[in-house]
Order: sequence, then C-alpha cells, then structure tokens
Amino acid sequence: MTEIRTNDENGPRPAEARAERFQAVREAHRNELAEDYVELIAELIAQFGEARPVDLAARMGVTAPTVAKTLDRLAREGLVARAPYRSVFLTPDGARLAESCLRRHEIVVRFLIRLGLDPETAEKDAEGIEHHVSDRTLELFRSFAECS
Amino acid sequence: MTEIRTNDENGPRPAEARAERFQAVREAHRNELAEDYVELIAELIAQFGEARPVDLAARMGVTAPTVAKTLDRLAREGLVARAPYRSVFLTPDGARLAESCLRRHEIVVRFLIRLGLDPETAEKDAEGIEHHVSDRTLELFRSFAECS
DNA sequence: ACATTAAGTTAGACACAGCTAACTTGTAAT
DNA sequence: ATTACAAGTTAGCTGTGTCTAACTTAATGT
Repeated sequence: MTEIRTNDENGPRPAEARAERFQAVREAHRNELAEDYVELIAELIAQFGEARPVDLAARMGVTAPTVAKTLDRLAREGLVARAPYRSVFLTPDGARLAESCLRRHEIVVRFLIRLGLDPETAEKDAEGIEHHVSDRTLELFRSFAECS
Repeated sequence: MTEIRTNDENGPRPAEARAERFQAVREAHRNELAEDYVELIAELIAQFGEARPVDLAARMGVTAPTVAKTLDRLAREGLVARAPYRSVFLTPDGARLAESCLRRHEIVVRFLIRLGLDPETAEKDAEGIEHHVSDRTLELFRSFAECS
C-alpha cells in the first residue's frame, strides 16, 4: 500500500464543523439536568409553596441521595439555595433559568401538538428535545404553534 | 405547623408519569453516543472505505484515548468490530443502527429546513434533537418535510 | 413528652466520558 | 534497512450521575 492516507484530502473543514456541533451537544448536555431541576423546583413552588427533595426524587425518578448530590451541585453553581433538612428554593439566577426553561418547554409542547402529536407523546418528546433547540428554531416553533 | 404534608394529595399519578418521562430521556441519553459513533463510522466507511480512530476523534471533537475507550464499549455491546491498530468496522447490528440513525438524522434536518431554518443551524439542532424524537413524531416530521 | 416514622444526609461503590502523559506499533521515505 | 513520524494504546486522573446501606433529624400522633 502506498496512498489512501489522511482521509482528509477534502481539508479538515467539514470535520471541524462537525466536531463543533458535537461539542455544542455535549455542552447542552451538561446543562440539561440543571435545567430540569430548576424547572421542576419552580413548578413545585408554584403548586405547593415549596420544593421538597422527596417530591423532586419522585418526579425525577431517582433516589433521594441522587437528588441531594445534584442539589449540592446546583447550590455550588448558584442556582438554588438550601439549608439542611429544609425545602429547596431558587436563587434569582435559578428563577430566571426556570422561567426560560418553562417557556421553552411550553412552546415545544404546543408546537408538537399543533403538528398533530397526541399530548402525552408531545410531553414525552418535549422533555428530550427542549434542551437542544436553538433560539432561532424556538422562534419558528412558536410561530408555527400560534399560526391560526 | 400541622398540615401541608405529602405534597401529593393529588395522588402520585402525575409524579410517576413525569418520572417515566425523565427515565426515558436518561435512557435515550445512554444510547446517544453509541448512535453518533455508528452513524459517523458508517459515513466514513461510505466515503473512504474505512473508519480510522483518528478521523473519528477529529469529527467527534475528542482525543484519541476517548475514542479508544468508547470503541471498546461499542465492541463490548456488539456494535463494532475492531483489531488493534486497525480501522473500525460495523457489525450487522451496528450497520442496522447506523442506517436508522442516518435516516432519522436526514428527516430531522430536512424538516427543520422546511420549517424555515438555515441549513447550518438545522444541522446543529438536528444533532441534539434526533435522539429524542419518537417514531410518531419522526413520521410527522417526514410528512411535513415532504409536503409540497 | 415520647415514640414512631418519614424525610434527609453521609459514606462508599460503580460506570461513563472526558483528559494528559507516556509508551508501542506500523508505515513511508530515504 | 533504518529511521522518523503519525496513529494507536495504556495507565491513571477528574467530575458526574446513579445506586444501596446505614445513620441522623424532624414532625406526628398518642
């Protein structure tokens, strides 16, 4: 064998573009859990006046220690405030994030339903999709969902 | 204080439904990386006749050891076949998975473009979205993208 | 006031996905 | 045939997210 080498005779441009896309997804990934938590916390506070770890665990489908560890991280990142054996609350930053996540979630769900999906599946798919939708796409979703 | 307890007087139904949704997302999550790899490997093979770790690393935006570890896992799971210091190939299972991922990816991209998104952003968003789209939703995307 | 029980915490394990540093292998060019 | 360099591997570190088991705290009911 003599040639075949490099596999990049087309230049590394497309390879790099791709790498950037994957890196962006990994980045989104890191924020997903935080977003899901603050979103849930905001809803629980709206509904019950407080968000207790036990309720978070039930709704996230994980055990109490997992919730505790995650809340520690969120506290470290300044998104939630907590005291031992107490309910969890959102910091201003956390509340802001929750607000935008809820909005985003709502738009995605409404969009999917408008597309023709049943509400249950829409809710399910939205949970996975919402974290990966750019602002431009979200805007398109919103217009489509609201078009008469 | 006397009452306020439980926070679940509405019954645990909605909480459980939610937990299931999150669990589904975590499940999808676990498969994401595997899907991205087999998809990329299939493309490289189609383009160059082989998929080399160095090309995977460049396109995934990670280092060579990370690729090696991931490929080990994929081999363990029966999706790829490899020999030391050689290129990677797909098993029949891996090829099937790659096929369906490529199809899915294409549909999502075309759908987003039809919605009015620029191709570059479509490509970027699709990378994150494609793993979280149910079959029903994918079908709706397909119809929408292909509607005259 | 105290005992019971539910909620929360701590400790420790595992798997995964990323990294750097150092080593080995294989290929290509001289 | 040798050497030099690119590709691949191995070892070992980090941080995250999950778990179980065992412990502590707080609230409820009698």
